[in-house]
Amino acid sequence: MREQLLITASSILLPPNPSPNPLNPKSYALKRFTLLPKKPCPPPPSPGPPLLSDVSRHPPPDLRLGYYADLASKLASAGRIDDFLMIAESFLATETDPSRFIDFVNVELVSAGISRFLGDGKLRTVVEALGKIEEMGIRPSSLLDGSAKQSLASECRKLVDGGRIEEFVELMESLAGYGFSVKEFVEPFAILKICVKKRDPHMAVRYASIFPHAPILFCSIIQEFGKKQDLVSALIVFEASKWKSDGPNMYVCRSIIDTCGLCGDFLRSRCIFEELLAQNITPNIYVFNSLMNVNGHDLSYTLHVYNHMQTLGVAADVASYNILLKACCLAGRVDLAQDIYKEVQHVASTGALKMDIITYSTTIKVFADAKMWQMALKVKDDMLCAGVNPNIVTWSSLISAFANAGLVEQAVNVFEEMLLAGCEPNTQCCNILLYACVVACQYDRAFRFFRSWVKSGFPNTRGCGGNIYAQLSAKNTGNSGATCVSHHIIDPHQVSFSKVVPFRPTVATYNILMKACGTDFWRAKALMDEMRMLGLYPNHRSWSILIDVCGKAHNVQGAMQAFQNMRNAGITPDVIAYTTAIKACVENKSLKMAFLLFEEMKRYLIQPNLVTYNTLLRARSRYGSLQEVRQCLAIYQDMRKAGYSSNDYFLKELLEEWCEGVIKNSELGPVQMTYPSCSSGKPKTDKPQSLLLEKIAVLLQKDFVKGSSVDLRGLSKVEARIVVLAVLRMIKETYNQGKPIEDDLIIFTGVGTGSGCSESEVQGALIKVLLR
DNA sequence: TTAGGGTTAG
Repeated sequence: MREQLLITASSILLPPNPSPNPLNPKSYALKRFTLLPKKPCPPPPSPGPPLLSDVSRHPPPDLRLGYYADLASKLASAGRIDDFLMIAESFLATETDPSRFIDFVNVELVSAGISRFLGDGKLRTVVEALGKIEEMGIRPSSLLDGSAKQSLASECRKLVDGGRIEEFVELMESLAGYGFSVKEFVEPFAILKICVKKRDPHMAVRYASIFPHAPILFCSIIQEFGKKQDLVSALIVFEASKWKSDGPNMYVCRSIIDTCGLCGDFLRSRCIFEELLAQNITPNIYVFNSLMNVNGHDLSYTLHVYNHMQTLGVAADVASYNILLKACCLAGRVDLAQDIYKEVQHVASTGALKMDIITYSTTIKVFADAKMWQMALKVKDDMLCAGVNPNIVTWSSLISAFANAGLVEQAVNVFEEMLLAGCEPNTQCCNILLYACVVACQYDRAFRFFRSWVKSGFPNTRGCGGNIYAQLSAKNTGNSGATCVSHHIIDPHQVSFSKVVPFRPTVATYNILMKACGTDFWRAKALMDEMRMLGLYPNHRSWSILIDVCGKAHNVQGAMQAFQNMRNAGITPDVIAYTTAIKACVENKSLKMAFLLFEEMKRYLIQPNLVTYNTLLRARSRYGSLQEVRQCLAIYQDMRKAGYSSNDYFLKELLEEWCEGVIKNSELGPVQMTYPSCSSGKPKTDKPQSLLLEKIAVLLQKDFVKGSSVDLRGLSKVEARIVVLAVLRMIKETYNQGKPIEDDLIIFTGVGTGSGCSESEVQGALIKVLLR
């Protein structure tokens, strides 16, 4: 066979017509004519089929094509791909329709040859040959049968296994262009994951672009980068995706917005949204929902987006409302959440949407957080009426409604009701119940629950008809009036249990238990050790709680040691750990240490927050020296600079006490301070930005020097009096330190805006003070 | 293709 195929190029290029050929053209011609049902011969010019002898003498084009194709096929099967290509090329130079060549080629033979090449590891040669075939206008993929395609795919996979992703992608680009279905070679998602793992967004885009459903793949890549917190790469994919299509794809936009949220860059999500609007593109509901969701912590922005959506005529769906409810929940806006809940109930009544379990659960959480457990129960009834069964999240929110209100018994009842309803508890849910015990200071009860759960787990009611709600809901179906299921009617005897669901505590569980240690430092420490034994690592919260336990036990040393151990354990103290440590110091009169911690956190660029400032400002219930006043005023000013508003009333009271000290001229006894709540007890002179405090802060921060002046403009007579007293006390303190002051003090008394006093009134008040 | 629950400082 092989000898028969030894044909020189020149002999191949000689036209076969009309000379005989070495491969028995007669039998070949007969074979080809009978084997070509798809390409019927041109209709015979005369009635009756042509005679075989006529065909041999004047072979029609198909016959010549068949001859060459068959010859080429046999050469290919013998591993002579170059010869195959040469024949194909020489013939096709005269053929007007190259694609017809395929119809005559013996794909089985060609495939056998190609498989042999692939088996010898000559992948490149095969791909180059396929490239040449493509250049001739022949679709390369149609030359390979299933088996050859599998061999090709297997060779390509070897590149992936060898980590040669770039070569693989390049190959896939070529093969896709040659008509191969490359997604069958290797699962596309697997390749994309490798690109993401290598942090190569460009390669991922290049590979995804091969496929007609590229936008979906772009979404996957963006999401995968998001999971790795790699927003930069995700944005590269997003930008590249824009160039691959006519305009931004809504799927891709939604993905990048979600990813911005996942990576904590919500401002970027807003920019992407603005870009869409700038291009006059109306985002779809998914884009709007994702944008609102990512910015859910900023209620005003979320509402702005919601309004914008309505302006553009994009109808809100149930997810939109759920997100709005979540935003209200985060902002603690029960009032607004109630309005939205009513609105969504109304829309649902028109049939435009159906409230789902998330709508109900989120609303229950809003009420739970606000300790409005009655309202939470009302929503639970609403959901049962609507035929929606509570799930573990709903039950958890209900339990937390009672937990936050300090109602342990009710929390336990709901927990048991949940078990009876056939809902399997998870650790988060159990943690809420433990937390309920802690809020109500039932510490022993928390430990009893914990030990019993660890020992026995929970009964599994799945698959044994335990879900009472499902049963009742099914019974209610078809009733004309709504039959609501109250939370009291469960009969425990209806339910049978089987098997056991184990309880697996988490770090959060132990943290709650540590809180349940009250002031027992050693117990809390033992729990930390127990955590480690279970392979759980104490986190920021664990350490902060331990510090707090020490603080409450009046053990400042222990608190400082715990603070240090936190660092030693590799956990950098955050603002909460610092604030807790500061609190431990403040409550135990270690003020110097408290202020040192404050200085330290600022040195480490940990921004104090409102709680930190308030903890520090309340460190003193009276001020002793000028230095102490200065320290507090500095914190006050720092706080204002950071954008926090302070409890001016409290600070003012302390300052006034201090200032009055100059008149009383005696050591002040302990001052009994009352802490006014936000809603009551505010003096009339209180202004949003206290001019008085600002003036005193500025005055007291610098030493009294020649030419010092006091500007009382804008202050009431009471305030002006305090300022003057402050200056006098400062002078007194300075004098007591042995520094006599002989310079004059200039006082400006012009009445500014908003003081409500005349200049003479202020002056009168001052003279009274100064003459004392 | 979205969206929901737990523990820390006041």
